[in-house]
Parts: sequence; structure tokens; C-alpha cells
Amino acid sequence: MQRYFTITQLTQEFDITTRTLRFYEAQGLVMPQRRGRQRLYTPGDRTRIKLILRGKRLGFSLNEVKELIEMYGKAPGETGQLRLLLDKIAARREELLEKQRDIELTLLELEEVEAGAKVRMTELQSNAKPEEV
Amino acid sequence: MQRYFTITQLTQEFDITTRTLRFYEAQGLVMPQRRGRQRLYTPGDRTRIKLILRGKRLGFSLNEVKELIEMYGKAPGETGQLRLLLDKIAARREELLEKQRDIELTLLELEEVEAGAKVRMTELQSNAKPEEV
DNA sequence: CAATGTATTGACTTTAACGTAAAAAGACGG
DNA sequence: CCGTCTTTTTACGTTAAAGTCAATACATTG
Repeated sequence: MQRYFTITQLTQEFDITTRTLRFYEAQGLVMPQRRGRQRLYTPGDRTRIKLILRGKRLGFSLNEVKELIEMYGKAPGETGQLRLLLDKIAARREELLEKQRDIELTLLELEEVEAGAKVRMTELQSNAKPEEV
Repeated sequence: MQRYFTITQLTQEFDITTRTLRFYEAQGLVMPQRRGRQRLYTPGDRTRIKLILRGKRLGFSLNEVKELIEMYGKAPGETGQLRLLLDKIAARREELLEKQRDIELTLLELEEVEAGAKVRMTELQSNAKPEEV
């Protein structure tokens, strides 16, 4: 019933190397099953990998990503320290909101530069080839 | 007329070390003036440092940050390759938009976890101390 | 001016996140 | 069954971004 992915399938899908996936495994970020020595990734493993890569894109370290994923992973029952979990969530949310603000600012600045560049560009096009020998 | 900052002022303001600022200088990201051997940072330098830290928070490497800052830095006239600049801007914008989507998704997931945790918490509070000896 | 504190420079070290290479073990197609 | 290809494991190398440490230079202040 379970459908499995091989390691190379996943490296191709996500454009990463086998080294990377094995490294993530060594760090305890994914734990694919084995058939003999071969790794078999479940759809769940695949989702975890997606989460890892998303975290990385946002500039989180693998350790931070690991903590994050472990929050999702816990069944709501086995969460020993609920207060602690809620605090972690709050902290993580703050970081994400800060990143959002950072992005907005950067986008605004990019727009300014772009606007300037476009003006300059039409200027150049109106005076056709002014510097021709 | 110019007001200057010392290196330690800035390290305190941004909560970084002197090593970090000197490293950024070695990488050509800031170029403070000198009075003798001492570094003097202008308000402009300070702004650059802010931009660097913002870029880092977003997961950009120092080299990427450098490219970004150099876009801002150019007066619109001295921009040799306007087309190239516009392309770079577009590419950077794409990355930022992707990060925005990544953040939204992560925030949603955090909310789910939080909701689960809160439910579990009130459950625990209603049955007061169920496991007492 | 001696003492004390702050800056600078240079060299070496560290950490995270892989890259690369080599050797051995399966897997597969003809 | 043989050769080829993929996977795995092990081990060492690399890069970015600093950290740490030592020696030296200024600067200040009592």
C-alpha cells in the first residue's frame, strides 16, 4: 500500500545531492527505512525534506529546522511541556514576522532602484546613439 | 558637521562583535574612514551595516548582500549595464516573493500546532491533577 | 609617567553544511 | 554469470562566517 521513493528520485525532484540527504539523515532530520542497506523514503519523509528545504530558504540552520519539525511531529498528547512548546511557537513566529518586515523593506528598495534604472533607460533611448565616433 | 560612530558603539547597537565588523570591512562591505588607525563610521556606513544584517536575517550570503548593496549604491548614471541590473532586480524579487510564500506557509503550520497545543492544555486543566498517587 | 583600558592587526581555530574520492556491496540486464 | 550501474560507507577536504588569542599601538587619567 505504501509507495516509496528512492534517494535519487528525491535528489532529482528537489535538486539536491545524495550527500545532502544522507547528511540530513545523519543529523536526525529524516529517518528513511531500509531494504537491506538501501534507503526507502516514504511520502512522509518526502514532506519532511520539503520542510527542511523551506526552512533553509528562510535562513534557518539545520538545527533550528529540526526543532521546528519536531514541533509538528509530536502528537498533541505526547507533548510534555505544553507551555514550553507554546513559547517556542511564539518565538518562532516573531522571527518570521521580522523576516516579513525585512522582505517588505527590501522589496521597496528594489522598486526604487528599478524605477531609477528605467528612467535612465528611456533617457538613453530617446537620444539615439549620442556617442557614435 | 559629520557625526561619527566608533566601532564599539556600533557593535553594541547591533549586538555584533568587532571581529564581525572588521570582517565585513575585509570583504569590502563597508569602508569606514580612519583617524590614524582607528575606524570612524559615518551614518552612511551605519546604514550599510543595517542592510547587511537585514540581508543575513533573510538567509542571503555576504556575497549576495554585497551585490544587493552595490545595486543601491550606484548613482543611476554610472550603471553600465542597465539591462543586467534590471535582470538582477527581477531575480532578487523572485527570491523574496518565494520567501514570503514560505513564511506564510510556516506561519499557518505554526498556528495549527498552537491550536492543538491549546486544546490539549485546557483539557489538562479541566481534569485537575488526575494522576495524583 | 605608569597604569589602565580600548583598538588594531595577524594568525590560527572552529562550526555548519555539505563536496569529493575510494572501496565495497547490491541490483539488473543481457 | 558477467559486466555495468547504482548505493552505501568511510574518510578526508572545502567554504563561509566568524571566534579566539597574542602582540602591539594609542589614548586617557589620575
